[in-house]
Amino acid sequence: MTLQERIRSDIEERIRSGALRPGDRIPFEHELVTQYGCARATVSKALERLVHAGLIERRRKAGSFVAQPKVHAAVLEVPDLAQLIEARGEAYGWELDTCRVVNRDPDIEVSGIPAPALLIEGVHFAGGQPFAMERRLIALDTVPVPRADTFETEAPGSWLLHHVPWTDARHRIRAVPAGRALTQRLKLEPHAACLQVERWTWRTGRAVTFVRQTFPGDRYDLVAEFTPGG
Amino acid sequence: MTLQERIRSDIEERIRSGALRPGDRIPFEHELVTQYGCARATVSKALERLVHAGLIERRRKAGSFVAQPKVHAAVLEVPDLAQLIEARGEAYGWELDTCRVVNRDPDIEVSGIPAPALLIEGVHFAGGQPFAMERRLIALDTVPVPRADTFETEAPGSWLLHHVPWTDARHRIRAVPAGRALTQRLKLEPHAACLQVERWTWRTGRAVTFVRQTFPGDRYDLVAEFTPGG
DNA sequence: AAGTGGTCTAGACCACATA
DNA sequence: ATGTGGTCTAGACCACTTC
Repeated sequence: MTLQERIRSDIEERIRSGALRPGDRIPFEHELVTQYGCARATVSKALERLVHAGLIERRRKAGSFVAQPKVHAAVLEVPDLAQLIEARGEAYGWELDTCRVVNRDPDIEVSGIPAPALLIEGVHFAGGQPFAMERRLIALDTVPVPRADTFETEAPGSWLLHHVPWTDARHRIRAVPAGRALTQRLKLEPHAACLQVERWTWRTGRAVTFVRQTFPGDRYDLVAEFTPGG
Repeated sequence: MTLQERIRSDIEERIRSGALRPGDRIPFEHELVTQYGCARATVSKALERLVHAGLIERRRKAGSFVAQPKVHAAVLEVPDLAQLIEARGEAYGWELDTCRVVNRDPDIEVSGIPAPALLIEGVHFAGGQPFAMERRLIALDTVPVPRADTFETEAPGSWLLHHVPWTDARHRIRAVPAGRALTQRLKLEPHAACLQVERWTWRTGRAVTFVRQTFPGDRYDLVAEFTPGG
């Protein structure tokens, strides 16, 4: 264990145990320098990591303080569907319904994807059962045009991941009742509760793709773990 | 703008523009030292920030490389309900239904909260309309017992936030149909699609609280923004 | 074997917030 | 006005990994 790591873990332990509470001041850098008999840069690096972990805040002239935990942020896992399903030990499948260029589409208006766009619709399968319905728009001015039969066998999400690096993404998650198409395609009761994940993806300010995935409420849930400093 | 900030933004710009693609090697530290005419620590700090941002990876002897973007992680905002609602310009309200000590409860089994626990049920209001239903267990062996009337006026979430710092949390998000209690209390159609957020919170390995919040699907959705490199 | 990034030292100057 | 953290220098040694 390095020295800066020891300093960091010493302080982290005092915070996690409750000996230091939110708002408390931790020792000044020069005090830690004396205490550990090291250079100031070493102390500073240890404290920097605690800042990065969200455990402390530092203020010039005032010192460093234990941060208030922020309950409202969590790391949400939105795994690649194929990976997720195969990790469960089930067979993953993809079935293409629609793949055509569109100039007008209800989602073009709301998604910010410019026309003309490639519209793709299909269903993800887990263990032979329909698992999620997907509707996607791909910006044709930004993405290199795939071969006509690309999405017959490969889900567009994985293809894009390997061909178009993204730089920004935005997610929206909500509950919706199953509409008619969903009811038929996923074999649900009418108006069954579904989890809908919408994702916008950009690359250097240019919209790349918009996707809406809808999961039956009883077949999928999102789990997020969070540790302030984990 | 500091020097390390300039180095960082120069490289970040080359990555975001696509000039440097995932897997590409970025200049060695000593090359950047020559290029910018600065100390190695300055270059190192700039690269460290890019690592922290998830934009690059560094390997001894090999160099530093542009990281593969990871689509599967996003920062999920789960704002404090009172703050969220007031930020919308609506009046926030809390109405307590139940507040009692329980030794047996269906959620005690699944939540990991040890008996005896404080069971709290109530409804959050936005602009006079019911906005979310909440069911919560609080571990009485870990949390200082609140006054009997504490939760008459203050939602337990905000009270806990200010009285019991947490160290770990886990979220689960799914879509559920509205049950009978929900239908009545939130004035919904039967079986309306609802977004259900469950949150477990621990402090130093000890369970603090478990809460299940249920939102009508048409009144709330979660939005998550993510940039690989913040 | 050689060269990389990781860690560390012992200084320095400065901007800034607070007292 | 003072003292803090923020930035920076010009070195050094080391562990690791790939060549």
